[in-house]
Amino acid sequence: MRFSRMLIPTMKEAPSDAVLTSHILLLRAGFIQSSGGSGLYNFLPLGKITLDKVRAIVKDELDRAGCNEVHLPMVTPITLWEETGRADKFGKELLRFKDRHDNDFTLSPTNEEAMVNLVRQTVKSYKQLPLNIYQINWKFRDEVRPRFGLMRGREFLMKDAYSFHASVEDMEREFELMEATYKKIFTRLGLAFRVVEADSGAIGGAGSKEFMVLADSGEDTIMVCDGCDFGANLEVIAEDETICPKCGGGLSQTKGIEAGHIFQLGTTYSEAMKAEFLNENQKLQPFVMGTYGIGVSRLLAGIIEQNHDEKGCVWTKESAPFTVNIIVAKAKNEEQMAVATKLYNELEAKGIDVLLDDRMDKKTGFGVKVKDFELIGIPYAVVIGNDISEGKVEIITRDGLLKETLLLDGLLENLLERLA
RNA sequence: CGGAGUGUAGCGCAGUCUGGUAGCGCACCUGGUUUGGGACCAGGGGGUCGAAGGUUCGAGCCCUUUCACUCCGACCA
Repeated sequence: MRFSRMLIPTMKEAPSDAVLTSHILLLRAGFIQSSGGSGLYNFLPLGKITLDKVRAIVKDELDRAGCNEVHLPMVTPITLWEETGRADKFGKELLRFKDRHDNDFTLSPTNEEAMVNLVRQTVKSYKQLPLNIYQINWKFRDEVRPRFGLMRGREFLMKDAYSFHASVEDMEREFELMEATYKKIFTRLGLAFRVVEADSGAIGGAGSKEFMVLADSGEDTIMVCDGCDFGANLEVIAEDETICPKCGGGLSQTKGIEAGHIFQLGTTYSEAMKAEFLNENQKLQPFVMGTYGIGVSRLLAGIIEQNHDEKGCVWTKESAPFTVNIIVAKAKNEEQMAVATKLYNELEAKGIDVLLDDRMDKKTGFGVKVKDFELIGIPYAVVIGNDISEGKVEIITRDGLLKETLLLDGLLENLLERLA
């Protein structure tokens, strides 16, 4: 993409009401903007690209694990929620409204009921099990107090998966598979995280684990072991506990952002909604379920909370909206522009996502382009400037802002090697 | 929902105490000079001062009501 053709409204100053680093940087770098209501945000081109990248990684790993992507309406009839009693339990977080026939509906904050409904009218035999179906779409929760930008918005992109099994053992197997799958997803995103034992909360069910992105600004306090990978939510382990129950190592407190949560659900919902199948013994039996969520839009905030410096965002390799930012120092210089365009085309041909900063309006000098690069946080910049006459370009690695001068000769190969 | 605060141009703010026809910086538009770290000069466009009502000859400013947003707390698949 050419910078000059994209809507990227970077700002020197952020709105004064943004306090969290990720919120400030995502606004300043032009990824998102307020849409006017509390907890509601417009995703601008850079934000949309980044969101799609994270979403694609989530989808890729789930599909590899055998999950099926579906799409359910974001509007569900309240009657579905009344079947499980959650119409009352959820209370005001459910945004309710009526259609023209005066029937009650809600914007879905989660979809256990809708998924169980889908399965109960489709799956009749144990031979169709196990089954894991998921969707990645927008959820709405009328939060008591939306805050911190994408961290706790009212409308947010969430992946919600639901698995259906003939036995508790098989559900537990799937639970472990999802834990492993989540670890792959978070690792690919380049995040430092902990899997912690957690309370099951309003969803209900037996066991649950939270995936916490480690960040000082996290809203959750967790206990982690210095010696192994054990971690636990404060609700689950006593705060004054100092010895790791798993390895005997020392426990310490830290902060985390809840970005994923997996539950062993059991038959709570299937029983309430009479979702049953015929088992091997020709007996009707409620589905044994698991449910698994990932806050996709929240992950964007989490990635920035964990990866930024005083200059701006530092996107990780797989989350970055672009991999390379070609800065044409003086875009009116024909030689510079020609070299930049050639490199741009070559990288694109190799499947690399490149942003060509070709802006040539007189207000957008070299300094502005570098500042924007630093603010936006694309992993690498290739600066094509005066040194081009000597056959040299500069490469800046965003993480650490390391600058290197390279020969134009062999540049493409050099870059491809770094990006591999 | 309790406590605190803020609403004036796209963003950041001043002006409110002490009422007199709205201002600064950034951004934006035009022209020129610049050109490797958010450059400079000149000119220009943009605001029913969150909304409603009241006091007054006159309200951004005073009074009443209301709405929105933010922060702390409680809450949170």
